[in-house]
Amino acid sequence: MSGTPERPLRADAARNRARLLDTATEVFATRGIGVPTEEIARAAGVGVGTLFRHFPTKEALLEAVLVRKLETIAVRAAQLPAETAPAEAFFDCLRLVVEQSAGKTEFAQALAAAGVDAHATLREATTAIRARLSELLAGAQRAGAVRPDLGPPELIALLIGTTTAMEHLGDDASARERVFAVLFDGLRPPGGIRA
Amino acid sequence: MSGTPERPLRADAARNRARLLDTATEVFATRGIGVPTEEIARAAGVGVGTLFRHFPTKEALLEAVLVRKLETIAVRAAQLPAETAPAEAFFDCLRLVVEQSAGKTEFAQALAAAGVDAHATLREATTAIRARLSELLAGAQRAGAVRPDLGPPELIALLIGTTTAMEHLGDDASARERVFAVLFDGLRPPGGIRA
DNA sequence: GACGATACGGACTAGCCACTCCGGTTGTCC
DNA sequence: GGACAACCGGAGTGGCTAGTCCGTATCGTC
Repeated sequence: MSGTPERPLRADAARNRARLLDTATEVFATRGIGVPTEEIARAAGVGVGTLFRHFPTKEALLEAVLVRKLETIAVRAAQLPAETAPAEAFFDCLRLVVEQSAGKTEFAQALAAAGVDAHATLREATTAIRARLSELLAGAQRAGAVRPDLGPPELIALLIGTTTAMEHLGDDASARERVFAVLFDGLRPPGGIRA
Repeated sequence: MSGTPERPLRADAARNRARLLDTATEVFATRGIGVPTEEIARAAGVGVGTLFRHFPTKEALLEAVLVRKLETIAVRAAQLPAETAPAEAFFDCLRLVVEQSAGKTEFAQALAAAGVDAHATLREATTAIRARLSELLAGAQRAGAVRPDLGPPELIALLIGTTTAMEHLGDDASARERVFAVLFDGLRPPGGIRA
């Protein structure tokens, strides 16, 4: 709804807007949400005026960055082949969400805010992911690969938690893998199934 | 080191300091770390001047609050009977840490900061907990109750993550329990042992 | 290539917040 | 109970940052 009824942007405006989004994504991830807007503008090679024309509020900028991130995740999640291998698709999706969410510092916290609810736009962006996750969860449960007592809310909380956990392990790939192992094993039915 | 070489505080000063600490603990937990210092002072019934005399910096106040929280956890953790029931003590300790850490909003994030390192004082406060956790972990692993490939760093990351996860479930006790179940089951040796 | 519309830049404003300073108050000790 | 130090309160200061405004530059079109 309310797709793009506005007149198309002028070439330079569109360019600046895009550059602003890209720069903000990187700067937020690198230096945290607290960076002054002016710094983002400078990094993008524009003035603050331009920044605020495209994003009337710092919050709006943050929102735009997040929405784009979430949309990327949603698209990738939608491509996972759920029918042929439900369990695999499910676990792959978890990996995808966790790995994409972990930018740097408190970007995960921003995701967390989205998890709670945030503004309408954000909610819209997350529902696609939520829906996909619920779908994959149900499939994996039907296939007996995931404990049946778990619902989407717990799953999402676990994902947010795992994302946070990952941020404290830095680049240690094997440690990250062990954390994934704990999560995945914990998700399987308690009795234990044959691999 | 550098225990309490200072002259004892005057009665009213000690009272105010204590009240400040208590109030700050609650206010930070309730409204987040961003609350203006003045608000904390008012809630404690003192002026800002008094606050800054006792804690020269907002950061120092935060630190003091955290240290006290951590010390409480450490004391409680030290009381768990590790020898008689290694596995139980271990899992009880995890519960304790997660439940105590979850204040309200981003207090967990502050804990996270402590996890990364923060200042010397904080590090000192966390080492007791870390040591205890490592000890209990090793015991539980010897008893075959926990997967042997897991080290303290991963465990701590998992705890921080679980704390974050819990904050997104609010008061839903059964959901929280399911999250604990996922964590605990995931921590057990992959092969599966007899309960 | 010229003209109107659109967009840009960045000095400027307003508000917020950590922290200071000092005249006044309260505890402590003889 | 008096005198001195320790402590208190809160108006004030400085610095930082989100957001505005308008003269100037650039784009698109005829």
